[in-house]
Amino acid sequence: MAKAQDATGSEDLMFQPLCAVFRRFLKREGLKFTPERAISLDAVLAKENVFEAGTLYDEIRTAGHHVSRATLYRTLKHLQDAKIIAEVLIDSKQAHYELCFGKKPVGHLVCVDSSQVTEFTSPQIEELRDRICEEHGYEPVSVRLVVYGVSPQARDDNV
Amino acid sequence: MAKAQDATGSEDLMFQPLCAVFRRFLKREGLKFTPERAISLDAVLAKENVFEAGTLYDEIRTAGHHVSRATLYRTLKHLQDAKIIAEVLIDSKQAHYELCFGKKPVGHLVCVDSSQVTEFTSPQIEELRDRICEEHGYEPVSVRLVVYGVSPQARDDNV
DNA sequence: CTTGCTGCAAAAGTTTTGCACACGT
DNA sequence: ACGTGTGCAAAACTTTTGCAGCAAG
Repeated sequence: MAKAQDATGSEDLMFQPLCAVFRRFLKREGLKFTPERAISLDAVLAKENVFEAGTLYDEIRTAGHHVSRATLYRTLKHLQDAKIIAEVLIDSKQAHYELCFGKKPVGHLVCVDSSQVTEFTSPQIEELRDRICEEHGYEPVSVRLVVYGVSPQARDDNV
Repeated sequence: MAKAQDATGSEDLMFQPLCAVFRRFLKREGLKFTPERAISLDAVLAKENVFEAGTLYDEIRTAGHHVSRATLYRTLKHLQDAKIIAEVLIDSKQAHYELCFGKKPVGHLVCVDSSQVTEFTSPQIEELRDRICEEHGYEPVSVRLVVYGVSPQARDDNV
């Protein structure tokens, strides 16, 4: 269990393939791999679903680490550039993100009652992206699909 | 041309079917049709594309009318409830809206370079919404589809 | 040692809210 | 009259930025 406790801020992070991806990205861009960036990436990797910057900040603090809000926001931007996370458009008030590395584009099903977000996949998402872009002469970059509905569970609660 | 210049704030507004829709909605909800709401609706009806609250505010002021920001935001909320406008998820910083009354759900094609927004329709949008909801036992409410790409025009500019 | 990075505090921008007064219905 | 609506100014929030000192490559 005695792993080198180094500047990464986490004993397990170094074994995450995504950590290497991020380090390569940073090097390629002439940027630096700092303890704060390691802590931030670690917190992101712990998320299984959509998350917000504020939540991530709180979780980092709760875990006993310290990364300032400013640094966290700056790191989230780099993680987007590195294509490790992507923005998810849930609402217009606040940014939501999720891990996207190596994944095909996914859609999100949001319960209008409980705000619970469920991810789903469908080949039609990419088809639609490419077809629409082709029809308009655009070069495809990305897609966001969000479906809103009432979950069975929320409907039961409101009887 | 001598139309009654009344509390609606616009001579033409009363002839807009959507004005009647809004008035009926307000009455049904026990709310009031005020000059400020008339001016706001009028400004919304003049928009042909996606718009933001801030732009709308400026346009109302430029047109020589006065509606406070607070009232405009409150009215936009009612217009959403009345299903006259709908939020469009372009980015997570600021709300974007568009007229939606009597329209099927549409998608939006956004140029990542110029931020220009083009609307498109596709029967697949509704199909997808209903299929996904059915698969998860959800009751469908709405959908948002945003495709990002580089417009031919933006590509030319960046050569 | 050179560049970039961090934290802090302040700024910026959008949206919301409390309150006193005004106004549709 | 009653219950809403309005404006204003302040508050609430998320995100960004300037700057002085600090650290990774």
